[in-house]
Amino acid sequence: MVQKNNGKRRGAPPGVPAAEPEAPAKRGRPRAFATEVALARAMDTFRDSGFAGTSLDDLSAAMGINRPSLYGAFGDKRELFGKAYERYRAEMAEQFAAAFAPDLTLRQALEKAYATAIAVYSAGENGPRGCFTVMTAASEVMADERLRETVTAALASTDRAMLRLFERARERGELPPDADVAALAPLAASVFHSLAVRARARAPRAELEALARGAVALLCTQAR
Amino acid sequence: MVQKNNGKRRGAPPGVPAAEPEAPAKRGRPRAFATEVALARAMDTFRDSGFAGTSLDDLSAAMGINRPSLYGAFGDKRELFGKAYERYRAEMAEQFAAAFAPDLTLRQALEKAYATAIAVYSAGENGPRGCFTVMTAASEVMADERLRETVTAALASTDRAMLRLFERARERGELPPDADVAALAPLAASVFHSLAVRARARAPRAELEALARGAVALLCTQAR
DNA sequence: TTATTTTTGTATCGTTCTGTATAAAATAAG
DNA sequence: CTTATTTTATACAGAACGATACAAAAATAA
Repeated sequence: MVQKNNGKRRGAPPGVPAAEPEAPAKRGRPRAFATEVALARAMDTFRDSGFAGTSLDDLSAAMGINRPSLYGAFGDKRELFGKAYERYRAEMAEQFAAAFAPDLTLRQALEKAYATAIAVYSAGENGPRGCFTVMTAASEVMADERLRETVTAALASTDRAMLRLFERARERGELPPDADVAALAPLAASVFHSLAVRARARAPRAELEALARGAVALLCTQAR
Repeated sequence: MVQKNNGKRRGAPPGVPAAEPEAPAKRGRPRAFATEVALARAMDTFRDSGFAGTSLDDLSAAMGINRPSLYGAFGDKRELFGKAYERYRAEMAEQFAAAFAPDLTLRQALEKAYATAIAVYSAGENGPRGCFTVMTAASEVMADERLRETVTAALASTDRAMLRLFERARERGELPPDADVAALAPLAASVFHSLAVRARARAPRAELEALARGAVALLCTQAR
């Protein structure tokens, strides 16, 4: 059944709040949806079903937006996918920021980063979604060169974040001066990839936590 | 353009050898394709484009089999996907067997296993395919419970193989008796997952090899 | 009010998709 | 040779897909 305008108030799709009030009053008819919320819904849908596995009807239903409006606001399917992925990356940057706080020790930072990853990867209404980069975007890179560059950038960004962590620890004397931080960093990043895969496959949380614990222990072998 | 029977000899699809000669002469018209070869083609196609991204036309073209014959031989799309995945697992078991040879040291075994992984994950006519389990099957587990069990089994199998390696090393005295093999094993397995993702994203081979080298070094820290 | 601009909702177009019906072709058995 | 059996090739049915045309609706500007 299709949404009906049976009242005086325009029917907003269930659960989708109306357009952001802070928007400066523009000329024409106002949007009936909040762009950010709708994009988050698209992100979840793509993460669940992948690019090819998600139809525009799925997106339209999940976002509570009719297809023509969807095209007007986000472009075609590929463009929407790209925007959803960018939004995911931005969201992750926020989520992980706490793990990179300068007052944390190497061990604390790694613990927090892995705990965040487990929480993010395990979330999902229909089951754990894993990581957009690892599960969804990386699968699509063979068909989309632009996307591949974004994925490469995302992987490099994680490697770099880990590298900074280890370099900082070495500068602080948490690690010996000869610690091979260039080797440790991508290994630390690898744990994220594995956590994503295992979480998606519904590995028990205890297993994920054990992996994280073991990784921290091993990566901090040289730490004082 | 469609395959034409313009000669007396039945036209086998280009590059696909005729049915296996060792097949016992059965009653009706013989198959024009080798089941194993066709399945390998299906596997490659699914690995390139994923389940939803691969159409039956794609499969039919890649396998050199008309759709009705395809259904007759392999069932519907899901069934074919499952068989292709099982074939991948069997192929991997063969490929990795050498790394688990009993005469290898822990370090040698890990080096060989990671080298094998890099070779497998980097192969592909249209670009590196990564790992079926990590890239393709794990993405699909949300829509297919049966597949999820297979993926879980595949991940557990890798963890177990790594565990056996570390246990063997400890028994042989390569590792100290108090080495935490239960923590080391899933970490060693994690490196495969990361190699798959990075290879798929076309990370330079040197980067993959550096990751493998670093992993071996770290995992063998306690090895004599 | 009236005109202008933008979004919404419906309906649809052409394509592609999965799966199958059907008849010709190819082989073994009788 | 005839019959039974299995596969192949063509063609097609019904549904789902991505994308868009069009008019009503809802807001601002004049």
